[in-house]
Amino acid sequence: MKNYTIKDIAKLAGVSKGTVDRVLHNRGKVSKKALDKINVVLSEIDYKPNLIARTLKNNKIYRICILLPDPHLDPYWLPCVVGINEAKTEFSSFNVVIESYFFDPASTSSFIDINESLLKTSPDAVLLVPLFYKEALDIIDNYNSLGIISGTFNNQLKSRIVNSFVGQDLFQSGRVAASLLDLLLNEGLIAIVHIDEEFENAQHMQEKEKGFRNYFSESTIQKFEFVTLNIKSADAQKNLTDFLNKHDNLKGLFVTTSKSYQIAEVISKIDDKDYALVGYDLLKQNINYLQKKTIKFLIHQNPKKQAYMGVSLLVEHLIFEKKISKEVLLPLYIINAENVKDYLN
Amino acid sequence: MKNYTIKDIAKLAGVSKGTVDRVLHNRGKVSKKALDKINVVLSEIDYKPNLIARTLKNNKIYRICILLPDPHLDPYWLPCVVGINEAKTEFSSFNVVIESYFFDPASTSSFIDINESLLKTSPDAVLLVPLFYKEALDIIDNYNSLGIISGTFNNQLKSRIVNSFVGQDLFQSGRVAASLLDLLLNEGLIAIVHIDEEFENAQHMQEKEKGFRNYFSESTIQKFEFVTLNIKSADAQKNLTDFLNKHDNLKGLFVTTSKSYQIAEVISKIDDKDYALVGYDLLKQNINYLQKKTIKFLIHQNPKKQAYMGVSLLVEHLIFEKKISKEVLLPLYIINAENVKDYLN
DNA sequence: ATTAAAAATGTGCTCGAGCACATAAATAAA
DNA sequence: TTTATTTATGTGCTCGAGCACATTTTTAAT
Repeated sequence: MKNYTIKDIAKLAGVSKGTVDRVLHNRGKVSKKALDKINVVLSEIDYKPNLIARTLKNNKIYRICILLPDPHLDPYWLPCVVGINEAKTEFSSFNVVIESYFFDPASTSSFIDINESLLKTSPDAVLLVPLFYKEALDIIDNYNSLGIISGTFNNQLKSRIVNSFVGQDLFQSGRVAASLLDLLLNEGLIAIVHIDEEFENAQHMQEKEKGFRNYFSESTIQKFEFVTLNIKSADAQKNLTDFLNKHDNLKGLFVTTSKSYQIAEVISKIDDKDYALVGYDLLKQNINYLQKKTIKFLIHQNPKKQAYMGVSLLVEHLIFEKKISKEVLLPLYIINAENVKDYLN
Repeated sequence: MKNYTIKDIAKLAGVSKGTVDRVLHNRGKVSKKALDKINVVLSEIDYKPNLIARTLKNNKIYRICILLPDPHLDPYWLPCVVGINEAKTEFSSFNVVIESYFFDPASTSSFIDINESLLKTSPDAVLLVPLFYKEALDIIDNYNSLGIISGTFNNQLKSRIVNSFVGQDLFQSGRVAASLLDLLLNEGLIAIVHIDEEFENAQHMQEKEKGFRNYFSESTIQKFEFVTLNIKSADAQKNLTDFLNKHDNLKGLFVTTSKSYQIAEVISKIDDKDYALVGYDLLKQNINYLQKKTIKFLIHQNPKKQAYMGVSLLVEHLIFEKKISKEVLLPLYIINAENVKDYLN
């Protein structure tokens, strides 16, 4: 019933626990006779070191650093901080220290610089939001060569060098958005709107667009036309107004970022036309327009849970040698005015 | 940096660790003077008992019993056994013993009886598949009053008395199936097929049907008609053949259980007509027909991961007092001939 | 055979919580 | 005041792994 201990093995083999320990960690200084006796016992029983005892003895303080966009610059990341704080509280009982490092989501150099200063503190593990594809791969590659455990969340880099990812299937989320607009509309023009500070490196927007277009490409009847629109937050108002005036047959909009409220702001002022607007994330402003029915659907990416799970995986690996899941995908939550209250905690 | 220990508190308060221990567990025999000194220290610092040390001292062997349908009677449950075995191996290092109890998925009395014999072994926690709604609630109620921790997986009972559930959103999975058939078909009759030994208590089939119908109810144009078909495995062949002959305008079938291969078997023999068949679960027979394109899509319920996660939650609660998640929903995996290989391990 | 060096083996402490038991201090009874 | 009794406080062991150091045994050299 109970697991065998080193002491049990020592007694069975007729040696001391010190000798058993030397065999288990094969660090020599053991006679052939003793080695054989112990190996016989080890082959007969199933010895599993007690990880609780091992961890207690190690008594190491693990430091996990988290590299994520500054929630002051983009409120999408605020729930992540909540999730991180929950993890911080929970895992402090295991002598795990968690430190957050914020970078500017509009600046690749900030991403690189903040990572540099993070690295100087020589953490045991790093959890990061790999917002910038190429740079993130370099950074992770560097972690790997330094022997620092790393994990990612929110943005999926499809590369073998990534050890762990927690997030959603962005492609599939694009398909979900597409199916929703398909429900809402019969025909016409649909705009795929990428609205953010930076978009050259933001691969996730492209992934969502791919899924979105993929959904419709499967349909035999071509009821819809599509157009992609790239705008920066700063001049969203003007750009969008121009666009709306130019395209009279526009029926729906799919916003690939959390900034759909900026679109909602503009179209809510147009009284004679109702657009089907689908976007991402439960920001306060988004929820506001969701309840006013300006935004029809939001896909919830659960950033809080993503961050929490990302930390959990690293902690369990550091402390209990648990194998890290390569990929943990959270459900694609479809939110409308009806069920939004279930997701606000 | 490092967490405070009982010894630290004792030194700070100028007492012995025994006294601190008595205060922390308030089991008396402490003078007001000592109590005050210790309370001052406790209010100034943030003491968090080291859970590793506590667990090591307890040195308890936890027994978790799992009550699930016999995989010999329904192969859907085979992957669960794999997941359970993985959990068994991993958590044996924590002195956790896991025992499986199998019941006949076609017999409520077997469910009740096997649970009785399980209860006689007085486990610390139970993970169960609540296949039969009313009976499962009684059983869980009983666990609660006996102080036995319990969790459920695969079948969601929407009741406050359930502490923990790991599975999928069945309603949503019905919607996913609907969206797939919507893609595949333009109009006509769609059959919702419940095929299993027993269906009176199998609430999950109804939940899937609800989601399925809900999807189409949102559509303004009524392109499809629907009919529900209940058949038992035993006479599936005959029943279905009769049904197909009777309904000439049938275009699609949605099978709410893992038995879609039984439908595929029949319709694959009909050469002059191609039905859109969507079902559940990656059984060998299902995959076979999926690759032959008789089954167009399968929704993967990941029973292996469900079982593993269900056990994980209980273990972490027993060992580290971790709060159990009320609800963990795994993604709705959409599988077709293209991506099925990714899910076979 | 005696001593020196090398190799093998065993002992005992650590980690932090928790509890049994021993000791010390305070109070009550003589 | 002395002794008995209650109450408070401190000490030391446990859990299992892991490692430093002490001790014993074996082998080599004189």
